[in-house]
Parts: sequence; structure tokens; C-alpha cells
Amino acid sequence: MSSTSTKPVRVRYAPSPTGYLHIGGLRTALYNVFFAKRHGGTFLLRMEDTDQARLVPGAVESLIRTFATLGIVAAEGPYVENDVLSERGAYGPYTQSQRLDVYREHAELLITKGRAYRCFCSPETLDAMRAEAQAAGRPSRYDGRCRTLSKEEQEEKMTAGSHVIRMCVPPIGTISWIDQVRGEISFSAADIDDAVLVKTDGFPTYHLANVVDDHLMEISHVFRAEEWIPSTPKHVLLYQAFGWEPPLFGHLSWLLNADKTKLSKRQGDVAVENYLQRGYLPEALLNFVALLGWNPTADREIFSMDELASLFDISKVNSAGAVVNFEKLDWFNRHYLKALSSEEFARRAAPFLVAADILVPTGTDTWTARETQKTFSLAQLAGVVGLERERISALEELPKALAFAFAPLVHQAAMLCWKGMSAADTVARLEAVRAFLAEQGDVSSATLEAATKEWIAAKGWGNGEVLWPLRVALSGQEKSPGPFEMIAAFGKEESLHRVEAALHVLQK
RNA sequence: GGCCUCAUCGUCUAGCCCGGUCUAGGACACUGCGUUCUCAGCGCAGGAACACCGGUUCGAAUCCGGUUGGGGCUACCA
Repeated sequence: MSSTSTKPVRVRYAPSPTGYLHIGGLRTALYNVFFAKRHGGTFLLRMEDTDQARLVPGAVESLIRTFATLGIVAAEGPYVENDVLSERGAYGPYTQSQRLDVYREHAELLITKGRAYRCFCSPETLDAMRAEAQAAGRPSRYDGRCRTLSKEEQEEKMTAGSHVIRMCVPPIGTISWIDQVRGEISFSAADIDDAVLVKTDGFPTYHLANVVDDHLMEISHVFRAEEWIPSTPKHVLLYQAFGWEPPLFGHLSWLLNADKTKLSKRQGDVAVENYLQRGYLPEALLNFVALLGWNPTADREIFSMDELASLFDISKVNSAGAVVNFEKLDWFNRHYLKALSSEEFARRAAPFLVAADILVPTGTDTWTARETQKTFSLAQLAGVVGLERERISALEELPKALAFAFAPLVHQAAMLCWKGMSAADTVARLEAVRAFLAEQGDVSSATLEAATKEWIAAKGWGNGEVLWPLRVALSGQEKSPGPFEMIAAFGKEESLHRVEAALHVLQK
């Protein structure tokens, strides 16, 4: 079998819309997108909703919106515009539940060709067959007893009850393919079951729907999770039965929990939308997920999507599973958070402060602090939120980290005193620095720090004696951003006001 | 049980296909030092891996076989 294809590149991501977008699903989609971009091909989305029991309303829209937030847009398939779900592309419909006739037609075609047959066996019969095979150490597979039913027997049974359609696997030879990520994989045909193609409810199974759709949609490469390796020989056989050329397959390894089991909801957050909601930037999430199982270089971690796409090589993707290390996601997020302009950072931060009821939006790019009624322009907000930018891993930490900046402070006298200094001495230092600050012109100037330190030295004091109480006066906290950063962010009036409040507590 | 698949620092990886340049490189995390009014950041330094056994070869992380361990499939779910 060939390991290259001359067909135009068309790849797809074909999820079952059963809820949220899983991190593993995102990676699969991403690799398909990269491959399409790299080879000038097309990426399309297809919904595999043939299991009626697992349908979740709204899942398709939610999936598409999440992709859109991440900048992933399929050229063909379902899309959402103005809250309306529609489809685009010349190979539709792209939703399997709307293609039932196509599958039925193809199943009948296979029966005509003698490559599929109707099976009337009951679930009980099948269970018994499985148990027996397992006990004997044989691969558990259907024994094919309905393959040879006469026309009369078939008609009789058809009127008597329901049936499924099975593919007919001749138990001879070997089925193999050159896997694009793993190399050659082969199976003995004797181990392959006569899989059900059409269920009693008339819906196709994955095997039939997937093969028919991939062929009809002219898919050139199928990149999917490794769970499909054992089914691939069935798919190969199906392509042969139809007389079609199969696409090239590439099976991606699992994303794993810390204990090396398949990444699951039980052991943490696996929904991409949750990370987005918690304030992980799309660019960080994308960069992080793309590098799980693959890195195009030996010494770089930060890449744009375009770089990744142009560097993508499916044969270089690791065949071993990758444990997802969320601490590294934090690192990526901190990196991208720092890379934002201060105004952009403020824009992305604002919704989190609003959601926490710290800020109330009062117009385009203006907000009011709920407790102090102080208003903020975008530039002012940028100054304040910038205070914690290098101390957080995700935007969700901002409300807690910045509470001190938007509310009146309650100072603690003991905390204000530097290393056992008396309250009286601390008052003296604070009063002096308050007076010094009051005389300064532009407190947001980068030179304020140097000027202040010079002034402290001239007084014969140590930096800590003055700067510690000043910083605690401004923040009300033991740990906080530096005093000069805060003064610049708060402005002179607010800063002096905070020092005043601290003095008041000390003099009580 | 049967079939398939995987195996480099704690974790993600580079190297493996095309054996020597690998006393195995980078990143996250961790530890120490420095900067310093605190925290963070930043800078520097450090510990840390080729699962095991055998074969091929002058030479193996790299090729071959086996063992062990992990994972998947074994549904009228995908």
C-alpha cells in the first residue's frame, strides 16, 4: 500500500457532539488544521451523531463557538452565524443524521456485491457466541451463521423481526496499511469480525458512516485517535469492498493523566471551554496543546499558529502517549499574558473583575469600582491591573489579587512596622515620605523611585524603614507589588489618601 | 484470555528513519545563589533520563529479537 497520496489534501475533524470540546479533541483538530495549511489543503468539520442515545442538545453550537474563539474555522461543515446553525460546502450535508439515505443505499450496494449480509441473530445468541469464543481462547467474533441464509429464510425472518447488516470478512490474508505516524501496521483477517454496518434502528455504525463519508467527501488523510487502530482493518476492507481507494491513515496517541491512564474528566478539567473561562488565553492553550506529542525544534517552545502549521510534519508526531502537565500550561499562559500590550491586558482582564462584582461597566472602556465609586478609563485600568500581571497564571486570579486596589483599605498597625520598628518611628517615616511625595510633580515618572531613594539616603535612613511601611500603607498587604508601581497606578491623590489612612490607624 | 500498540530526566520533548559529532540538548517543575522594602519577575548555577536482557557491529539511545511494564480494542458507542 502506498504511503503517499496524490489526491488534493482534504482532512477533517469528525467529533460526536456529546458535549464540550475535550483537550485531546482539540489536539486532533489542530493537527488536521496544521496538515491542511501546510499542504495547501482543506479542513472540514463533520458531525458524527449516529448514536441517538448520546445526543446532547446545543453541543454542536458550543463546539463551533469554542473553535471560533481559538481561531479555528473549518472551510466546510456546520458553522454558526448570528446564533443560527447552518452548513456550508459542496459535499454536504456534513451531519451524519442527515445522511441516512446515503448510508442505506451504500449498505444495500454492499449486499448486492456479496460483501455484506443481513443478520437476524438475537443479542442473546451473540452473547453466548462471545462467551464461548472467549472461554476457548479464540478471538471473539461473529461466526457468520447468517451469511448463508437462503432467500426464502431471509424473507421469512425479515417479516418476523428486525435485523442488522453486517460486513462479510473473508478470513484469509493480512490487512495492512502504512500508518502516517507509526509506520506499517498489519492485522490477520482471521481476527477481524463481521462488524455491524447498519443497526436495527436503521442508523449506520461508525464504520459504515465514516468510510462512506470520507470517500464521498474526498478525504485524503484521516488523522484520528489511536483507539481506532483496531477498527482500521475493517475500514480498509470496506474501501476494498466498495472498490474505492482508501485515504491515508495516521493514528494519534493519547493524551494522558498523571497516572498514565487516558486523560479523563474524573482526574481534572479536560474541557477546553473551562480553561477559556478561567482566563487562559487562546494563544497559550493552542501553543500548549500543539506541543503535546510533538516539537518541531530542539530548543524552542513558543510558536505562533502559523509557524506551527508551516513546520508541521505528521511523521514526526510521537507515537507514545503524552501526560498533560498543566503547570506547563500555566507557564505558557504567563508568557502570553506578559506579551500582551497593557491595554489589551486590561481589556481581557475587565470581564473577570466585572464578574466578581468589583467593577461595574459604565460605558465603552470605562468602569466604576463598586465600593469606592472611583471611575477608570482603559488607560487607568491598565495601570492598576498591570500591578498583578506578572504574579498570576490565569486571569481568574485577578479579582482576588487586586481586591486591595479597588476597595478602601483596612490597615493593621503591626504589619505597617518594618522589622520591629516602633509605631512612633513608623509614623515619623510615613509622615516624612507623605510630605516628600506631596511635593513631587509627576508621580508616574520612572524617576520617582531613584529620587525617593536618594532622598531616603540623604535622611540617613535605610530603604526598608521607609519603603516597607509605604508599601503596606498602599496595599494593606504583607506581600504586594512595589510602592512605586502602585503610586504610578493609583495616582498621587489616591496614594496620599492611602498613606493618610495608614497613619490614622497607627496613631490610634 | 485474544488482537493491536507504546517505552529518552518527575513531566513535555530534541536526537532514533540515514549507528560514531550524545561524558544525551532544550523546556516545565524543583533546589541554591544574586538583584531587592515584601512577593513576583529577572539573571546565574545545580541535581535529574536512553525500562531490562540478548544479538548485529570496530562502535547502539539509535538496527534486530525477546522480557517486563503501560495503554487501546475485543458493542446494534464513537
